[in-house]
Amino acid sequence: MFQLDLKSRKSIYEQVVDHLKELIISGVLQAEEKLPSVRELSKTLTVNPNTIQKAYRELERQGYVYTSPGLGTFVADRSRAEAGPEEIARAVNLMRDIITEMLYVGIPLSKIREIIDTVLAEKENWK
Amino acid sequence: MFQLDLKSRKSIYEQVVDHLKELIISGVLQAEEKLPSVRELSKTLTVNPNTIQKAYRELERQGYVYTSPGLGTFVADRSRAEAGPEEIARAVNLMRDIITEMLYVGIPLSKIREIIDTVLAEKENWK
DNA sequence: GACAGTGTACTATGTTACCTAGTACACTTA
DNA sequence: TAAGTGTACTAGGTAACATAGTACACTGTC
Repeated sequence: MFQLDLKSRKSIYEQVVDHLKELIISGVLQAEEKLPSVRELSKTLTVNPNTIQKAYRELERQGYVYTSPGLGTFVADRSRAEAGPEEIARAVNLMRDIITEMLYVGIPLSKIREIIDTVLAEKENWK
Repeated sequence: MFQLDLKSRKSIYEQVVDHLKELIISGVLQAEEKLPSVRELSKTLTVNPNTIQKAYRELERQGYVYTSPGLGTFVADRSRAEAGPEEIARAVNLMRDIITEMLYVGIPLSKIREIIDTVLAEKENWK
């Protein structure tokens, strides 16, 4: 499914969260699809079941996944999700911080525009 | 100078790094300006000198600051800095990840454009 | 030269998050 | 009943973090 980097500064459960999030967002894992069970994934990655459970709980907290006791953990359907004001605000702040730092690192405003246009174009062709 | 959040999940030295970085980027701390000494800042924030030193070392590693033994730590002058290919690449990936996540969270592409334009306009008026 | 202030290095100790190991329970489906 | 699921515990080891304290080399000023 994916690989862990034991030398990473990131903790294992964080890596699991990030990897699964990426698989979900990219569409590799589709809505309502079942994730590997806690025990199964723990065997695959050779880590403790508790660590996987922690990752799944975090994914559920973030709304990427829902869980049915006795059944398993499934990808949440966010296709009709709408962002609230808080999420918009968070996005604005995040974008501001990143662009500010890009400028400081020495990327000119024109280049930043170029980067953004490229990424947006990717997204547009996708959908 | 700034406040620490002891209840934060972020470690103290990370908070110090982030706060100082923000002060530098925003221009509150100008190029060649002297930062508080390790001992002084540790007293101000009521934390251990070693913790501040760790933060300063990290800031130096990232190029935000330089240090002269016996003199102190100073804000690096990056006004003529130019980003290299690696920094550009990092920026592209970062921007892609963020926009991808925004879309998934339920922010429509049009809204994302709006957000970006707002931020860019701020930056343009600044310089 | 003496002194104060600077960064730096080191040892030692306590705390916390993380990870592992193991066990157990309630639930769902076959 | 049985197997597979999420979940909840306890217990123990490890590493990062933060603190405390001491010491050294460097720079500037008196």
